[in-house]
Amino acid sequence: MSDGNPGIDMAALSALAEPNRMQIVELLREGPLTVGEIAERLGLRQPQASKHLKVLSDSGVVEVKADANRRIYKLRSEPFLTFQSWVKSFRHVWEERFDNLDNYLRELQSKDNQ
Amino acid sequence: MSDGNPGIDMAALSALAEPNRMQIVELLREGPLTVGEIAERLGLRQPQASKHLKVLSDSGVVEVKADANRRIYKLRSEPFLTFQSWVKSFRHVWEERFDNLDNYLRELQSKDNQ
DNA sequence: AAAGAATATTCCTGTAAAGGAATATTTAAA
DNA sequence: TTTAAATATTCCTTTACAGGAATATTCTTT
Repeated sequence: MSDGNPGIDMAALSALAEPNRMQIVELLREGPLTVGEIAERLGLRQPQASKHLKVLSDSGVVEVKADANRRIYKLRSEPFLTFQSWVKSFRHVWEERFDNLDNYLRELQSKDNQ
Repeated sequence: MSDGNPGIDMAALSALAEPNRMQIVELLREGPLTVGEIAERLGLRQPQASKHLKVLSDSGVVEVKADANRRIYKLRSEPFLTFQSWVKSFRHVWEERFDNLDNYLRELQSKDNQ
């Protein structure tokens, strides 16, 4: 991670970087939904909804639960937690802690979490 | 935002959803860099580096400062702060607060910030 | 068993975007 | 004022991917 390897799930990020899929994610905040419900509420055709959900599923953003005829999709927490810790790690950048050694050492003292 | 409008900067998100640009962002954590330095350290050709930096710049992820012959790029904080508040707002989802009315009302009481 | 619902998949097409190479532009240096 | 360095831009080609339409698949219902 101190190499060029980003501490973030690029698959999940790419999946979210598409308006319809972002809308699906926003919709799923309310709770799990079936494909049909998602398609209807977002004005998508069923095949497109399925395709987008597949991308979200493959990248771990959502998970599926089979219920007979239907597939119930819901958000997974893991990618969001990962994203959160990645974003949080930028706090160091804004706080320009490396201006002098004093600040740097002081920062090492304070805890990083939250 | 309670409509389908995501509380996140999609332009910035899309910009980051490209490996080279993500690497540029990771690199700029260390501090501002010129185009040439970025290109060299990431093994990119100069034109590609410029193009990626333009995308990052247009989407507000980075900002430029002209220094004579060179352009010094550095990260902007705003999009990351936006990301952070967006991703934080998912905490509600994982904590399944809407299971029953009691929890729901209790949640309304507690403060949302942080 | 047949018909219908819900979902996934396939094939096709159009388009956005990334890389390569060349060149334009701006500023410094000689 | 010519040359070189740093960066941006343009043009071209290729590729990834999203949408449309049709169809396959799976399960329920009758």
